[in-house]
Amino acid sequence: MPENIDEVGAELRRAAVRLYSRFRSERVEGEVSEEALLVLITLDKQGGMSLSDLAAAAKVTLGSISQTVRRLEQLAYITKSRDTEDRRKVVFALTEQGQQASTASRRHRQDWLNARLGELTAAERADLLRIAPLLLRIADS
Amino acid sequence: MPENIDEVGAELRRAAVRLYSRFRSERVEGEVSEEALLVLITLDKQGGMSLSDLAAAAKVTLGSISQTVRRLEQLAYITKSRDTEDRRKVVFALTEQGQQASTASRRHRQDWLNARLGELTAAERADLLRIAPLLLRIADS
DNA sequence: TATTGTTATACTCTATAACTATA
DNA sequence: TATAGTTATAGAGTATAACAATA
Repeated sequence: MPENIDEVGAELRRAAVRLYSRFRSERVEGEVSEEALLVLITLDKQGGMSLSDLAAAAKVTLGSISQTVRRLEQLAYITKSRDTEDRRKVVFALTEQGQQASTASRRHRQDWLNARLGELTAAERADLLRIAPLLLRIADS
Repeated sequence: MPENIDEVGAELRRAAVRLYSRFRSERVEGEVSEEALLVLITLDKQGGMSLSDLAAAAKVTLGSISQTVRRLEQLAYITKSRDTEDRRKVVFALTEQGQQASTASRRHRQDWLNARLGELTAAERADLLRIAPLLLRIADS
């Protein structure tokens, strides 16, 4: 039975808020935000996505993602072109600079997090890896 | 050994960002933000805190928390008074309205999350409860 | 008409820096 | 001088709503 379900929820909420806040604060001058980085990573894995594709992947509105990509475009981290078949659509691609920025940001942030994770036991790390998909499932439900 | 430590980190980061985003989006008209709610909950558990206390509890700067409490004060959810011993300090307390708003917000958000958690197995919930402190430890390290 | 994007507006979070008041 | 707090400024994320372009 959902014995302590309220407790689980409260702990989870607190953990997510704090963790997000902490991740964000690890960002240094010149690095893009968490959300923008996820866009770069998404485009790295699968180029040629439209604005709608990116909005769906990030689970935000079109208006929201539109501003995020505008900033990334101003930084010359991504390029925007028109879809030749359906000219209402735009197609985004990662630039060489965007690629580099993405890699550098990821490395820097992983360095910090890896140090934290390294302080855990192997069992705890295994727990985390097992739980992460669960968290994503909840977030995307 | 940190075999898949990068993977753990990447998954964790993605989960935290998504989860935070999802929690935030569950907020409805008239409810305070996640961050403001944490302030209300903090004051509920331990009244009479100063601005510095609240900033430390939330792990944000004084300037940042100052604006959060200003909004909460405008909503009449908290009251601010001067410390009688050290008049540089302020003391915050939850009002009856703040108490109610906090309870209502928590209940509403828990309803949503509980529904999600209810879909998990008891073992998965136990995992989450065990892992949450780990996440907080990482966030606060 | 329906779909794809863009832009304007508004609100929140956050940090830093300059400033006030009190110790 | 040092400490507690406030406020101004700036940048980012988000949503909604009004708008433009294309299908």
